[in-house]
Amino acid sequence: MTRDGGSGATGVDPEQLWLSPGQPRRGRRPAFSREAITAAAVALADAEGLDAVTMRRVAAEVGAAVMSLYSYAADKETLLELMVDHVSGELPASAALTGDWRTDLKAVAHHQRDLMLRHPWLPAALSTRRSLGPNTLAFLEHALAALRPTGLDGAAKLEVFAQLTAFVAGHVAHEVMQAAAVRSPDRAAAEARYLATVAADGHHPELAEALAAPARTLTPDATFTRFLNRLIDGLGTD
Amino acid sequence: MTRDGGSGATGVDPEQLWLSPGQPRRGRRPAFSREAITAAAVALADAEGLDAVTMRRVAAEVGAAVMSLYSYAADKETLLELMVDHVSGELPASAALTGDWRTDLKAVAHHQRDLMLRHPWLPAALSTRRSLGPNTLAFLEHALAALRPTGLDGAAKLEVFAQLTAFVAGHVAHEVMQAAAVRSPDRAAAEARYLATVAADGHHPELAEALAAPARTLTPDATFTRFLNRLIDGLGTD
DNA sequence: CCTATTCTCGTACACTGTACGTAAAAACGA
DNA sequence: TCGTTTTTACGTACAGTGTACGAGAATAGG
Repeated sequence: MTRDGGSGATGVDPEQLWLSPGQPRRGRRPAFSREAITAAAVALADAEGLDAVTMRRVAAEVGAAVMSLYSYAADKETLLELMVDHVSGELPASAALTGDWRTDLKAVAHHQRDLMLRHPWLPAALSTRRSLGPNTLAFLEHALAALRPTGLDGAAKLEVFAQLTAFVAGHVAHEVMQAAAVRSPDRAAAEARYLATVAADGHHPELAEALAAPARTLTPDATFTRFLNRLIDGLGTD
Repeated sequence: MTRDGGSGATGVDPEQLWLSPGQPRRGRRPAFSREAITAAAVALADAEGLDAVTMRRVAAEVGAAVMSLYSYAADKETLLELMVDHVSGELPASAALTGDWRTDLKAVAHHQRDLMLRHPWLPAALSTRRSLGPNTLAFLEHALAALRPTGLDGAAKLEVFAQLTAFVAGHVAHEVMQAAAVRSPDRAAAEARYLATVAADGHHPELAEALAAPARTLTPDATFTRFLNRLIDGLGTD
């Protein structure tokens, strides 16, 4: 199983991954580092997409032989989990809280979105995977603190965070696809032609009308903010 | 390129894919069908996950040679798009509408979720891809009709639908991962041990408290419904 | 029959993740 | 100092991937 789109992924043993003993004082000294390898993989994914992250290319980028990577990550799935936690380190895990949980939760979501826009492969990576690494947990800790004023119990708070993350990931995944479509105008034009054809067949009146309307170009940021506000303002109104 | 999690996917030309001329009355008669091939691929994904969908396995399942598949789908990416539209055919595209758009939109979301639970690979597939096939468009038409009473303009309606789909996909992706974790108790136990270790280090007080609380076992259905209601009830309250 | 046209499928190739084994380097016990 | 042990480095090899190419078979029109 090669990772990415598989829906049967079981994940990696977190104890083995994240609770490694400090440093073994024996044996040959490592020539590389988990950090450097992970960073190279992230850079590759940022520049050319997740598919460009192959063991061979990462190794080349880092100046190592392919099999040397396996001293730092048990397999590719592990490397992907390391990548997720690595970029999660960019999240502000210790930002000040206002005390208004809605405001703070919105900030959390905005930080997640910014991260995902900086690393467009992240939504796809998260759709099959999740990290329990230190950076991820630090940000989770921050989010739980933001939720403290709600008085929700633990399970509910975890639920809200998971839900919010899923919402943001889903949103950004769509956002990224649209941005990609804009970047290749030929494809976009072909798509528009196709949709016009479909709309003209008479069986899709609503679609025809929706497409006929002048394209309101609302910025993605505004769209995200609007939906986020609706979701969060609705919370706690049981 | 294996196209599973790639974020650089450009998509397939919809005109070429979905607007094929009826039937060419010349040449050798097809031994298989796009339908049968797609159905076999879907069955494979349902049973063993997206990674099990390889051209060779699909061909074997359908009784064809590998390269014969390429007469029906230009490449694997196309086959995946066909799969997405194929299962979208299970969505009730012509169900009656109540006229209350909130109620109708909730029903739309519930149908989407049911579909994704039946085909757990769907959220991951949608995170990099989208279909413009007939079944997908038929359901979009239905959703737009449900949104008619809102008085929103076309672009806004499309936006709401995309947003809702993203929300559902994100939710189900998480839901499926948790379900998979439950199915393998060893992994779950290891994870719990690991989290307990982290919580015991003193740097994650909120996490420690959240984990210490008795695990309220709310059904996934109830959780989904709750969040969905919050999102939809918040719509249209600008 | 001839000639297009369309489909079938065997072969081949570049590329993937990674199992296995050997060699090198470092630290420890003698 | 010299094994011994432990850890990392990496070459080779292999099964499996998507798919380009081309040769053959089957159908239809002239």
